[in-house]
Amino acid sequence: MARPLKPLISIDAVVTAALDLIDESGDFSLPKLAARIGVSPSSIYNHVSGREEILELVRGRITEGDPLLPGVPLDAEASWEDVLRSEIRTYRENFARHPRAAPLMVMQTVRNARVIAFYERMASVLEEAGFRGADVASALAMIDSFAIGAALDLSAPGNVWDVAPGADSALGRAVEGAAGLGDRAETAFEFGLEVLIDGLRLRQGRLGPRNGRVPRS
Amino acid sequence: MARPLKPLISIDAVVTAALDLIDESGDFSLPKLAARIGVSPSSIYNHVSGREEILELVRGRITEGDPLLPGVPLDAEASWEDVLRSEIRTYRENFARHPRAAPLMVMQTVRNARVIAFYERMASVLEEAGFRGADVASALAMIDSFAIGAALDLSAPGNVWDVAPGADSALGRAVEGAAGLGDRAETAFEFGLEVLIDGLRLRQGRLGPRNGRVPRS
DNA sequence: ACCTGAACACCGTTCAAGT
DNA sequence: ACCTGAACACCGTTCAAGT
Repeated sequence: MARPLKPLISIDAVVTAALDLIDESGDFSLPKLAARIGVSPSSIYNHVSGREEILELVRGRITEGDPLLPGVPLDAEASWEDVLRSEIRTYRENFARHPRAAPLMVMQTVRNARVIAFYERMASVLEEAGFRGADVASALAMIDSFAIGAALDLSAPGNVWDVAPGADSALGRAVEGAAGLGDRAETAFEFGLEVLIDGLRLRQGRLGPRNGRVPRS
Repeated sequence: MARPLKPLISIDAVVTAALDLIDESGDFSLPKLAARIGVSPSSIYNHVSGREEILELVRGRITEGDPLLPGVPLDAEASWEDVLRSEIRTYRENFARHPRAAPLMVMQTVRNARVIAFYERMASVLEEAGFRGADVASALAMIDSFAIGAALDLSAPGNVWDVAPGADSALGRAVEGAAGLGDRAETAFEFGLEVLIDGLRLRQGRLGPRNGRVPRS
């Protein structure tokens, strides 16, 4: 065929096809991607450096989020707790729309600007709360673990542990207790979010009298 | 060659070789595994069902842990907080010895009995603390995220976020603050562990007057 | 500039054949 | 029972050739 008058591939089409494949099957390969676009695998390299870049672009696409989900309105009156809650919830909601993408993102270092911006907002609000230096980094690492874990949880099979529910064990009772829930992952996420914020607030209390709300730029 | 008088492969040797490869390169393949043992790839299938089972066996090997690291002695006097702390620390220490293994374990459902036992001990201690049913499951999910995140953190590159340290941003200051530390990942882990336990303790306080220490069977 | 097809160096897994 | 070698159906990536 050689070069067509109008390009057959666009980066946008590559990302869309990749995300579609991931949503459908939990994985993607360059041959399958190419087949879906109707093009040969090698031609993709004219638009993108390889599989890794595609994954990073998919991360960007996912975190574009849904503009119709505003979350808590973030005016200057919002407490740092509210901002944190809202940011983390939004992050999870983005992955909730593409649960099977989470495992593929884990192994990859974050380069996407929008995701960096997400962490920047968290860092900034943690500073407002009074945390400094390494504590901010530590809190971010913890939030990161929590958010990634929540995203992975969405792609996990119904039973995370291979235990008979109702078995004579604490784990069995826990599995059983969770089974009655409408959305186990969501319940666990909200529980964890409050524990996380409570724990941070308690630690903030020991930082000095600087706590409370601060106007946001 | 055909069948030798004494088997050339043992499951133990397969797991050892796989873990060695992972420690060295962060990945393993069946051909490389076979080459290291001095055998052909297909012969491995006489001992093991495939790549997935090998990974699960590696998980078991890793969580055998180091018997010389006792952690906090767990007598009946230990509070649930101490038990939790000790369990989670041990879990992380196991992965600290094999940081590059963590990313490979994430995608895989846990079937290893020793790891199930780890969660069972956590579930049981959470019940002692007064948590019930879905709350136990939610707390476990959170601990799981935290532990996995901490393990992944050990295999992460030095700079998790692609930010110039000292840049005029909260994230830049956080990266800089963490850079001065001896062990960034360890500091973040201990910070998170306390936040986690503080948060759980606060929530426990709202469960009723059942809290406090309980004798352990 | 952008696509194709052939090619390379890999994978995991199966299976008949050998002893 | 346990190993080999060939085979199958895949990968990601490169590159000369075409327009």
